[in-house]
Amino acid sequence: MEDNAGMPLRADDLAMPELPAGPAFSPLYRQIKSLLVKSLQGGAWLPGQVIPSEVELAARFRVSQGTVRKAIDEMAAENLLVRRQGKGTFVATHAEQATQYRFLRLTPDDGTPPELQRKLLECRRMRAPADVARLLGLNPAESAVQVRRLLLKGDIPVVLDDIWLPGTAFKGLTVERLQAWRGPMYRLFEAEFAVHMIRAEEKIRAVAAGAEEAGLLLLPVGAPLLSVERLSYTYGDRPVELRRGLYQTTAHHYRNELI
Amino acid sequence: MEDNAGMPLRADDLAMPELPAGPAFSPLYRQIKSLLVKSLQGGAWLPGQVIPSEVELAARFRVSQGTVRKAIDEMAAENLLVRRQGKGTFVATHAEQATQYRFLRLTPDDGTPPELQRKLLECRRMRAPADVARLLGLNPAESAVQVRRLLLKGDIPVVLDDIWLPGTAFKGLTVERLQAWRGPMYRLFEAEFAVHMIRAEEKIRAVAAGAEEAGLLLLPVGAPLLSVERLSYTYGDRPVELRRGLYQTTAHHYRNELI
DNA sequence: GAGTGGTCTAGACCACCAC
DNA sequence: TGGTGGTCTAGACCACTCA
Repeated sequence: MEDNAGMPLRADDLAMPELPAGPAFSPLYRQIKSLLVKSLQGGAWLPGQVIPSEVELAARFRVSQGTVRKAIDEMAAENLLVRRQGKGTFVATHAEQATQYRFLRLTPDDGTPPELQRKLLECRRMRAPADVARLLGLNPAESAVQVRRLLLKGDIPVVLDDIWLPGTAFKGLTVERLQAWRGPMYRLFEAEFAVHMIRAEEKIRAVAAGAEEAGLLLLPVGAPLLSVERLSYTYGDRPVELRRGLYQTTAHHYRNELI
Repeated sequence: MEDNAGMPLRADDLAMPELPAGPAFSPLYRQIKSLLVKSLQGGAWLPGQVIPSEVELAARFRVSQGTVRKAIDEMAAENLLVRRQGKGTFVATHAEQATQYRFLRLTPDDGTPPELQRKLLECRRMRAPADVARLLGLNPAESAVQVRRLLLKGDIPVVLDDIWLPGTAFKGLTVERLQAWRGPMYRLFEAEFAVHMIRAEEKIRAVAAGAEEAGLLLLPVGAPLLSVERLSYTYGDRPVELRRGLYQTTAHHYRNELI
């Protein structure tokens, strides 16, 4: 095959018109990556499923296996795909996370594994408050689902979460559905609402417990709490969940790795 | 050249004795990576300097350029090296961080760039306290340097840091040297003590300000503060700094990206 | 044994930089 | 103009999985 480094995908098939200025050059493997991401976004392959093999994709896109490989490499590095030698490449899922909670960075101070119980407090639909609407990119007056829940270690409440979701995308979400669900909440979102969280941004503060929070977390008013505001994104950098958590950090801590 | 995939480096030169059980197979590019890391660790190339080109390294190790490339790719992903097209590959440094503080995740709530002033409060040598010694892997009774400082935004104290360093590695560190230094502290460590921080682990909690901290941060006793314990590592996963910070988070927050 | 991802090579050309 | 990293190809063989 001729060397077509730097040419747009299938440049030898497509007519190449005048470049309008700022050709936005991108290497073949990135173009392929972006096609693959679009396929994921469109639901061509669902979380947990195998995608076609590297050789097949190479044939389909008419490039060498190495080029497909580099596209998949990047997607694996971003946790969009998971490679398994001898078996294939799979769409990442929140189902089999060994950690159970991929995005929850709260860890017991002793080494013991987390093991938290969930206690659903509330689940209701309402007009999205202004700040929530802004962060989720909703129209004002658009509906939202609010979920409030506790995470407990034994009998001790450790986390109080307020979760906000766009009402349109999460039409069938009810208290019953949430109560009945066993497994990570993000797995429920994947399975029932075709929403797959791929990354999140968190803003962390120290705050003093207010009356309501203190009551729910069984703490004195004014006790220091970790406030964690998480905005989660799905394919295409679209924010789809706002989560405001209050973490009790006397026997737990938020761990982070700086690289 | 023959295909030597999966064989230890220079297997065609070295006699290959009986494998003792658990041959600990590692691909060529990883062996090369580990040799390169050893070179960095040994100070063969200093932070900011160019390392030899890919072709030269390939010739030196008698492998193909692609194999060297893959080793360097991984090291670049870990922020050990920085590639610059057309110029070469450079040893990463804390000197030119656009962000000034590569490991400081505290950000103003409005978008404004951080711009913090430093105020050195203390710098003394002493026997390392037991917990510090344990975390830094020091012998009991070994000496340590303690640095205490404030970071201020204008006149408002925002961060109170207590920094612990192994006394042996930081022999010449004095108040005067710290006072005189302009630029990131980690750059000083690189330049004067040949200690390059490559990664860090943080444990974050919410705490109530004690009397001393409250005084230094100009806050009421009991005010909620973010407690950030950072353990920083140099080449070979050797911990070389313990930093206990208290962050004031009324106008700032700790930002984090989950992937 | 067939199929998958993983490693390695050799060689081509492109994009960028400095002299 | 020559050197550096960046992209792409083609083809070989290895390691792993499963029928």
